[in-house]
Amino acid sequence: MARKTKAEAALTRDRIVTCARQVFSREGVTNTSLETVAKEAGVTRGAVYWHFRDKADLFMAVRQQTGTLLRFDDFRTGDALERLESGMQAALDRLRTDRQALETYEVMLWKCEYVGAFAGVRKDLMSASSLFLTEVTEFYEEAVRMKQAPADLNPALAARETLCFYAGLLKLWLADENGVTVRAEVRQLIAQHVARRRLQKAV
Amino acid sequence: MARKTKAEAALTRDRIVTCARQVFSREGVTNTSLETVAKEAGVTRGAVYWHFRDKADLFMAVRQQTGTLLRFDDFRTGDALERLESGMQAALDRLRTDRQALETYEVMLWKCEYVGAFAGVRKDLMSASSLFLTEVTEFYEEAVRMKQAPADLNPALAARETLCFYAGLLKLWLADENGVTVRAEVRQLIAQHVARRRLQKAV
DNA sequence: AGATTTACATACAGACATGTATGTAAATCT
DNA sequence: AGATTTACATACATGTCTGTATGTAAATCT
Repeated sequence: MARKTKAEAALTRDRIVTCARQVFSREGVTNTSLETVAKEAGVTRGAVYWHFRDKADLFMAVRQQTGTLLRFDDFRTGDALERLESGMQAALDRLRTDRQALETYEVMLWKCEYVGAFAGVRKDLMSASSLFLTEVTEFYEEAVRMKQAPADLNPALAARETLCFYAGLLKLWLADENGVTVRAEVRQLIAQHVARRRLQKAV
Repeated sequence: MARKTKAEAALTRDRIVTCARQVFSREGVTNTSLETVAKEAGVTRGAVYWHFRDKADLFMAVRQQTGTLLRFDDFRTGDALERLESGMQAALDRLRTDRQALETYEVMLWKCEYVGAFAGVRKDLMSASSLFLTEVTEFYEEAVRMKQAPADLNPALAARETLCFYAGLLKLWLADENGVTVRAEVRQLIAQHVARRRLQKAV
C-alpha cells in the first residue's frame, strides 16, 4: 500500500487511539478485538499492529491521550483548602464536559480487568494515588500551619480519607447515569468534604 | 455418566462456584473460559452448563455465595454513629479474614468489565448503593435528633459523602497490597470519618 | 536520483471458546 | 419394579481472535 506522510501516519495513529477508546467503552477492553478497532478507524489490523505492540499498549495510548484528570498545579490561587477543592471540582467538571475524558475513565474504572498485562496498569493507578496523597497531605499541612484547619488534624490520615472520597466519587459518578446517588450533587459533595476540614468557629 | 445424588449435585455446584471465583480472581472474568473453571472443579463443561446458563449466571452465583459485605442490621447496640462505624469496620475486617469475600470483591471491583450481560450487575451495585444511602441517611438523621451530630448536618448529603468514602475505601483497600495507601490504617480511617461527623465541643 | 525506510494491507497458521445436541447410568418417582 | 428424570460426560459445529510473515508503493534520506 501507498506509504503515508509522517503527518498522515500520526493522524492514523490518533484515529486508532480515539476509536479504541470508543470501542473499549462500548464493549469493554477484553471483549474488544483489534479487528473491530481497526474497522472503526478505517484501517486494517496491520495498521494497528504497526503503531502498537498489542492491546495493552493501545490501552496505554488511550490513557495517555486523555492524560491526568486531576492536576492541582493548575490552581495556584487561594489557600490550600481552596486549591484542593478547585482541583477536585475541576476534575469532576471535566468528566461532564469532556467526552473523551468521560469515556477513558469509564473504561478504566468499569470496563477493564486488571489482570495479566493489565496488572501493571493497576500499579500505575496506585502510584497516582500515592502522588495524590503526597499533594493533598501537603495541602492539609499548610492548612494546619495557616490555622485554616484544626491543629489536631492529622494531615496524612485526612489525605487518605480524601483519597478514598475522591476515588469513590469518581467511580460512583461514572456509574450514576440517572443522577440518583451522587451525580446531581457533586459540587456540594466536594465542597462539603473540604469544608468539614476547615476550622469551625466555636459554636 | 452415573447420576449423582441431589446432595452430591449440590456439592458439585458449590465446587464449581468456588472454583469460578478463584479462576475469575486469577484471570479476570472475561478471560476465564468455562473449560478452565470446569477442569479446576474436576468436572467438564457439561456440568457447568447443567448448573448455570452461562458465565454471567455463574458470576451471579459467585456473588450470591459470598453475599453482602456490609450488613448494618448485624449491629443493634450503641448510638447511630457507632452502628455506622461498626458496620463499616466489620465489612473491612471481613475482607481481611475471609478469603472468599476478598476474592469475590476483588473480582467485582478490579477484574470484571461491566458491559453486555454484566451491565445489569452494575445496576445491582448501584441499587446496593441506594440502599446504603437510605440506611446511612437514617443513621445521620438519628444522630442529629439525638444531638450527636451538629444540627446543620445535612443527612442525605453526608450519607452520600460516606458512600463515596466507603466505595473508594473498598476499591483502594483491595488494590493496596503493600499497605502504602490505605490498608495499614483502615481502622483509623473509618473511625476518623465517622468521628468528623460527631458534634464537637466548642473549642 | 537512487537507496532505503516507512506505513500500512494482505495472507497465513494456529489456538481457543461457545452453545448445543446427544448419550447414559444411576437416582428418584409412582 | 418399572418409568422417568437427573446429572452429568462426550462429541460436534462454528466462529473468532491473535501474532506474525510477507508484499508494496510512496515518502524520506543521502
